Amino acid sequence: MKFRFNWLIFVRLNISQQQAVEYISGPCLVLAGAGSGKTRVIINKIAYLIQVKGYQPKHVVAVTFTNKAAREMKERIAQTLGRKEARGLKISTFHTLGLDIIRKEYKQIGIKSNFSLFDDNDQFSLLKALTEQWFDGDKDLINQLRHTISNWKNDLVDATIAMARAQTKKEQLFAHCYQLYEQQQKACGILDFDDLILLPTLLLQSNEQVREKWQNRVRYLLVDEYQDTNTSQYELIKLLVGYKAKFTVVGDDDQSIYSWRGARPQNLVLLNQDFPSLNVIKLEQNYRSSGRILKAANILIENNPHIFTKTLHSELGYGEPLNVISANNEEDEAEKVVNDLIGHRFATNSRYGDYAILYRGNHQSRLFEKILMQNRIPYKISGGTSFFSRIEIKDLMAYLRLLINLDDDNAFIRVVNTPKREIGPATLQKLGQLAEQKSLSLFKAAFDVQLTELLPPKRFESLHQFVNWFSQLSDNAQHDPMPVVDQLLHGIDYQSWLYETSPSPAAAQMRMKNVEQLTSWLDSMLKGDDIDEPMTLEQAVMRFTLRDMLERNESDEEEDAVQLMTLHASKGLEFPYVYLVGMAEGLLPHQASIDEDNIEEERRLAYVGITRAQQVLTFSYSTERKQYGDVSYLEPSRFLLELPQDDLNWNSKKQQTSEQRLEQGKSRLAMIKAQLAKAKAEL
DNA sequence: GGATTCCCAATTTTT
DNA sequence: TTGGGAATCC
Repeated sequence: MKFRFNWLIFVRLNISQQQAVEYISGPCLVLAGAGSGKTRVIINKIAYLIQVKGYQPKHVVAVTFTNKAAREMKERIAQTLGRKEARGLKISTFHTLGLDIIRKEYKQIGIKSNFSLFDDNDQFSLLKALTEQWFDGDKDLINQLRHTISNWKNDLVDATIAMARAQTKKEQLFAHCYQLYEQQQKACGILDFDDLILLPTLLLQSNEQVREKWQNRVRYLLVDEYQDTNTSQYELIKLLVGYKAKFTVVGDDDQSIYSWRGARPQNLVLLNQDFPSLNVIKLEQNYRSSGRILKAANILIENNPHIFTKTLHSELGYGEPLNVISANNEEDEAEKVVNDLIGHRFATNSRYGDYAILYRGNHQSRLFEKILMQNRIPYKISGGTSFFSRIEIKDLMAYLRLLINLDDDNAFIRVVNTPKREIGPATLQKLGQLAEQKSLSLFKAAFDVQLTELLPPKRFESLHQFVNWFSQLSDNAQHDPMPVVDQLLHGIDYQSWLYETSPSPAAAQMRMKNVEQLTSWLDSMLKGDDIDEPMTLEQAVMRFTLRDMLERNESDEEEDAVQLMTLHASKGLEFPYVYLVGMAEGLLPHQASIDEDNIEEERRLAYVGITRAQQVLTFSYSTERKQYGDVSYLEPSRFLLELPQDDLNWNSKKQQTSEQRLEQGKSRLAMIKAQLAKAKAEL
């Protein structure tokens, strides 16, 4: 029986993949080149640990960076092992793992159980309020401060240490703000994303008993995208695995493109130093791209210094040359690319969904969208305003957060006068004064006897009506939350409020639909499903903040549409036909990176883009660029010049033979006819 | 619902 | 300088 299963899992693994799966006696680093089947290795290793080596699922933990990756992995392992066998297995993001530890150990950490989780926007508005007197709402400064605090937290530096280390006036002020922020966090029971890693790390560092408990729980740890870990995440990994060091990390230093967010690819070196017995296994066979594409990628990335060298090879055939489309201006570039796409699609009878257009910055999508729209080509753009930045979702989230934690002042402020309850700035200011004076949260201060002296009877009455009603709701939410959420929405008559405040009835309807989406997610998360256990309201709301919910809209995944996205967003994906646009000095590499002499990460970005392509890769650039109103001239990207020129087909248009041109003309004619027919049909 | 005006960004944003 | 989004007005 065991033998049979063994055979089943390994049938599709190559030798290095198999080595990576079977090596479980000590620390293991899998250097997984692009498209080398790293997810397959992780899935198979988990199956191997459980099925062959007798690990209990609850003792195996796998961490990823994104919810999407975690979800996919859960799904695939459930398919491999069966839902029942996979039960108890912990596959989550770093942040969700941290959140789980905090929820179980909140007493040891010294925080209350019903803390609120702040996302970036909440953090921003809190910092804005705290720094009003110095920064006067200056967005730039507040964001600088936010990044500084985030970096401090990621480097395990608390406010006291930051203060002690501060040299310049500005550093001192920032450290002081950090102190204020910490105080506010404690007073209101607020955690931010960085705390989800920081707090467990500090706890495990300082508390031996808890550390042993978790080391006993996590008997085998797998980490995906290891090159993206920051200092505190690496520290957490070390604390969880302990001296036994039973772990596998999978990563690729050539695909490290998040150093600007605190990722430390140097953690690969540290791993080598911290675990001398580290077993390094390289996955160098690529199952994705043609030989030419891979050769180009290898040659490009060789210009970067390397800790571990690896060379990808492919058995998929040499493939077509790489094309370079040059254009006079950006509009011309978009047109040429879209024309090329249309022609290629007709020639090869491909789906729109087989094409991706990748670019450095979001703003570059605009022209491509315009041209695609003009040609009536369906496209899908990833990114854009997220669901959670919509007002109605923010409102509802604030209500839900306040329901869990009445001391969440940010949520209170958002909610207290939405919809209008005659509780204006003057009332809030008085309430705020009292709260500060007595070190109470706003909600608690609303019950303070002194408030009657401060507020005119009418205002006091409106405020009291609200807090009384809401604390009743909050009590009821402890037992059976879902009816309370319905009561809440009806109680505030949110639907009417939406119709009053929306620019149009259609917009109000849209907003109401979003609200329903959120409540239906909430409902299903409270109930649980065949993969996830039922959650409490607290858990569910925090998962929302972590953007981790059960996706129920599979419908739009099936759409046949050209994919537009940034190079960053493309990591981990693959497409038969890829256009890498804006290949010009100043765009890729970006000017800021040129100025900061940080070309290597830009090169990795180009490398990520190139290795997304399976069959055909086309670059494009324009020599002219409009910026801040005037025109500047651009050189083709240095990365194009670094590529093997023999495999590059510059300006494919000009080198076309007349026959090819005739062919293309014919297909374009056919296309126009088809479009005409389609337009007629639509009419 | 549509028109107008004002303000902001112009590099990437896993949680 | 430009263009888009939000806010504001009719």
